[in-house]
Amino acid sequence: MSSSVVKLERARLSADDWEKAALESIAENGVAGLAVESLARRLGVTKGSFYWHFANRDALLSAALARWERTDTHNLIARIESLTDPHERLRELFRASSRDMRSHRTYAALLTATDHKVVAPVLERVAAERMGYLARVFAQAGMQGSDAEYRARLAYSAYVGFLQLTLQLKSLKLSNEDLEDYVEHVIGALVP
Amino acid sequence: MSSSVVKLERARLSADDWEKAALESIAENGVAGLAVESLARRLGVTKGSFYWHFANRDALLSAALARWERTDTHNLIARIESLTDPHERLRELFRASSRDMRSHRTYAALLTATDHKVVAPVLERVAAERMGYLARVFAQAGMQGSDAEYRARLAYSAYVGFLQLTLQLKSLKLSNEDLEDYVEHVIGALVP
DNA sequence: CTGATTCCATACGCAAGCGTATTGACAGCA
DNA sequence: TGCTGTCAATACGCTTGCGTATGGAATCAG
Repeated sequence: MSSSVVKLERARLSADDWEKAALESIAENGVAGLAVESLARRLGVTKGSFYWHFANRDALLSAALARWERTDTHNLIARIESLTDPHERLRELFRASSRDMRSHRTYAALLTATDHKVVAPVLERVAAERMGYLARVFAQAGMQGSDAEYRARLAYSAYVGFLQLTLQLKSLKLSNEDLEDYVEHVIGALVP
Repeated sequence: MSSSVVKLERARLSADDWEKAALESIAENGVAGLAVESLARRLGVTKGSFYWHFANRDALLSAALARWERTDTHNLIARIESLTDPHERLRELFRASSRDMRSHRTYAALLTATDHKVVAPVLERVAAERMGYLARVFAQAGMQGSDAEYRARLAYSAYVGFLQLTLQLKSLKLSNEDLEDYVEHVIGALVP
């Protein structure tokens, strides 16, 4: 808590600054913990500033989620587009998902707000997109018909569940070596 | 919403009644949505009753979670203890988890509150217990050493993630036939 | 220099929820 | 019949957090 009262000495803020701060806050405190007054303190201003840039709290949330959807998804997929062999692509996908746990924090936080009416559509789009992509790669790797889609759903479910168990319930975390071994096990089980 | 203002015509309530109602409320509105005043309305009484039975909101939450932990876990495991062949036991475990989605609602709701300090320990215990049980069955089915544990974690992650995707994000739901096919696919992928 | 625009501070109002205090109703028992 | 314990209603205070109103300071145009 407390921590980053960085108080950037920029006299004036932009909507962008608020959105970025909102995403950080979500990663730390979840969606429900996103409060305009605490965000304002964190940015070294007061509410008065906020309500100039945004109509209300939901507007900020929407903007922050839009930003997240725009950036985060593309990062993930673009990183492995260089690989040509679909089997290799799948393996790298799994391995990449186990590194950089820091960058998965936001997603894990969003997953604990699936009931929120602003968050849910974003999560649905992102999940559908990613599962669709996975299914295509599985198909390229030789899986037939609906098997590719089922395998994509299974892999993505495993990813989502793993985020929940690992990032949110700290007593279930794996050590670093165990994590690598685990990922290799998953690859063995799910990559054809 | 609204719905069950059943107004049971029992003049007086017990702590048990409050706990059961709390679990229903959690399944419908999540942990954050559990409010004593709305619960009281639902039960046809006022707050005055509640604070006679419980010290505060957290006490109710703890009691409700304890009740859930007591009943729900045992239901699941006891149901398949009759099967002797470990492979068959695994298959039935997966199939049972896909039926009775109604009874998984509460768990899915709790999973969206992993950050709550009262909920987290319960979820950690339950997850550890279930993964431990799974690992033992996988070992009985012939998996060696840490493979059984990794496979248990994978299977349980897939279960948790599936609950999230299916129960919370309604656009990602599967039809009934697809669900059965999906479960068979999972069995093929994860059961040795 | 002056006015308009942009950004922020201050001070409110208001609703939701928790928790407390006090009193009342009803049952069982003596 | 009265006493006592159990459960509930009413009324209140308190905190948190959202949103609004209004005015002030900074910056830019001309």
